[in-house]
Amino acid sequence: MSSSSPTGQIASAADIKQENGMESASEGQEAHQEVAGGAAVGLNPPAPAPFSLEPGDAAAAAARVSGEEGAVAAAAAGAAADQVQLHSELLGRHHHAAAAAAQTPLAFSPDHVACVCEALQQGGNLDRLARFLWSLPQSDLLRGNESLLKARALVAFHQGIYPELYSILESHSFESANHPLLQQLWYKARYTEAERARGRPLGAVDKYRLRRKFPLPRTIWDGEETVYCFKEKSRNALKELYKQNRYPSPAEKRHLAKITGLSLTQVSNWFKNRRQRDRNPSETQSKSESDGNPSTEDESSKGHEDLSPHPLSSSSDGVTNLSLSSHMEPVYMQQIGNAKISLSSSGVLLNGSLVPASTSPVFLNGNSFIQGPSGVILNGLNVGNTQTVSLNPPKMSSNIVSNGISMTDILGSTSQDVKEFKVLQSSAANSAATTSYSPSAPVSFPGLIPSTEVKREDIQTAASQDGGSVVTFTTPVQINQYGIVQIPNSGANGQFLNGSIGFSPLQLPPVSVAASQGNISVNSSTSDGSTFTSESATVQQGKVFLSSLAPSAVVYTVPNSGQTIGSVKQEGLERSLVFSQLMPVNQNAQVNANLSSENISGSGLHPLASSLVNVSPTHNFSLTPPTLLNPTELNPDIADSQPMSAPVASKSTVTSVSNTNYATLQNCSLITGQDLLSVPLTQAALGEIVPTTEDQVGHPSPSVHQDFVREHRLVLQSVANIKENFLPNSESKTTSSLMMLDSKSKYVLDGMVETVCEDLETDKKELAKLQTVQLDEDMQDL
DNA sequence: GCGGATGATTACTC
DNA sequence: GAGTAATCATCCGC
Repeated sequence: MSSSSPTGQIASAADIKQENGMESASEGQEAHQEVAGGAAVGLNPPAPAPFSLEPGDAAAAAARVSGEEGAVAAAAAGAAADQVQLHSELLGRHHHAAAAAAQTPLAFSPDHVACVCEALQQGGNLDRLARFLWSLPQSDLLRGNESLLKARALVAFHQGIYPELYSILESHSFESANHPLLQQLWYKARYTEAERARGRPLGAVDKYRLRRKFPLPRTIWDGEETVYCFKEKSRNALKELYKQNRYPSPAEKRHLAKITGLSLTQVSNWFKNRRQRDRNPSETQSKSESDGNPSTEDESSKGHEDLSPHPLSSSSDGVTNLSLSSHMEPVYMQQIGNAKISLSSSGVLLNGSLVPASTSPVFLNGNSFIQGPSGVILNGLNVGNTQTVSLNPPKMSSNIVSNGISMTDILGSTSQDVKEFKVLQSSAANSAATTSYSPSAPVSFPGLIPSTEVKREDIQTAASQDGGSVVTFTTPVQINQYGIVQIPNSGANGQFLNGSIGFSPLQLPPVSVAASQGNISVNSSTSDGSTFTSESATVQQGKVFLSSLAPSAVVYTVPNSGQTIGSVKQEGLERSLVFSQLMPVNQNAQVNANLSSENISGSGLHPLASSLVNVSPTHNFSLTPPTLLNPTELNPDIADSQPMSAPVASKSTVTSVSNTNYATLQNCSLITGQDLLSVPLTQAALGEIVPTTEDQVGHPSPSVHQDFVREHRLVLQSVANIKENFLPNSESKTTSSLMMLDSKSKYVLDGMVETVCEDLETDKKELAKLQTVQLDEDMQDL
């Protein structure tokens, strides 16, 4: 054996036993193989070599291959007869010319002896082999014959003469082909000796200790070690991926196998065993203490890490209850995997992302938590298992955007390194009024943006509504998991969106859908005309559709409305939320998302769950009357695209919400340079210019505002192909939701990213790595 | 493909 | 030498 380890190459004791068992069966077996010795052949006295047989004897022996026991008895008459029989048998078997052998005197060379030994070994006739060996003359020609030595070793083992066995094995360097057998002999002999000495069978550990105590001699071992345990590097790689995903896809397994040098089976087994260990509480605890990878951490690494800074308790059954301190009844919003999230009205928890009421950031569709006085995070910022991104208020206040200038930057990017990201950050910071990114090169957003390709798809329709105070983009706005839409800090209510923003239907992850079947409805709770009403809330199974009835809001009718929602691809959607098509929220808007207890019954969710998302007035989306953007101003694609079929009849009325078409807030990428929308405030196409947000919500930063007065660039990215984003894509791309942007508002994504990344400076690398892993998963899913 | 059970291997400790 | 835990592999049922 060329690459076997002392332990790895040895067969089990059962193999040895089986081999030994052949000995007992060999007597019967030999009856079928041996040559009958009835015709006693005269064997020449043992001569050094070659041996010779009388032709007639050989011929007779070769011709009389039978299974008669009588032959055995006859052969047992004497060793000489045995030898003759064996020799004749060998002649007849290996020379395939019994007739010729009968005609020609045969001489037994050492090779012939080796053949006899091999034949007897293979036949398991060790007793006969022993006799044969005994009969062999002492000859230098036979000395060093490996087959003969091996046969002698076998006989020694069979007879229990272990010292002789060890001597034989240690005295000659055997060929690799013989190593497995000889190694088995070596260890089996050790085992047998120990068993005899101890008077009891050996256990696996005992045998292991014997193997360690009596290592194989190099004569029967090539010395190549095999490591039972995986290399530390491989283990780390496995652990890293395990933290990301406990159930890697086959592609991921293959990739990991390639990285670690392990086989696919080993990788699969490792994950399987690891999951099994994690499921075992006792083992989990010990393991967690040992390798720093607690089960809770593993649980949180199922792809839906809850990064909420809020109290989080985890029960033994893997159910995580995330509670927010509030006077309101805790509500299980959804179940993500094994995590049941309970939140109070003071926070907004969407799709696993918790938005605390204290700071009121709008955190949508993310698995990361960004806490800050302002900001909207769409689709989450995945910063790892335990990372919490905290937006520093002062930093947020320094955002380039504020003061009533509505602007939206939807970032999307492909995989880029951190350096590029920094450059972009810096660039964005220096160009406050114009948030643009390289049209050709993918926007770099390391750690936040997956490396998956960012598709820029049609911005199909922009419809104006009601005095042109609404900008409607009918294209599905997709922001991927790492996309961020930032609402610049604009005052006390800086977390409010300064303008109307429409999100595609809020879609819960399929995981939660399947787990809870809970519906989330967004109901109006205020009467200021800017609240969400039940009419504007479309409830789908496992989906939350948010819409608004804000006076300044533009609500449009999505074609194909009324169609049922098709199946939702689970993969990749776990952290995705699809927001309602239009969600213009002004400063007084209040969003209440009610979770239908009816639908959550039996889903393991809290039965008392009734309030899901509640944005208190102080946490409202601050939206000024949106400024209409002419679709033609936006993009030729918009103008050419199919117009929205049903503009709102009333600026505060939600006409309908399509059930069929919704966009995932995912994979938003920057629009290339030609896609940048230059939206002067005075541009007629924009329609009525509403008062600045500072007039309405008192956004500060007028200096910044001046920058935006000159020019506003809307960087919009729509991803119409919902299908690729785990949502059913209707026939019409013109459907689905949109981003309704107010020119007075600016959602500076880059600024937010910058701020976030400043806070994450130390975690950037890790973040990028984590995201890269996630990106790989995304790519796999795609 | 997964979970559960179990055996084998290995290392550590007493 | 023995106990124990961690790790890896295998088998089996679903």
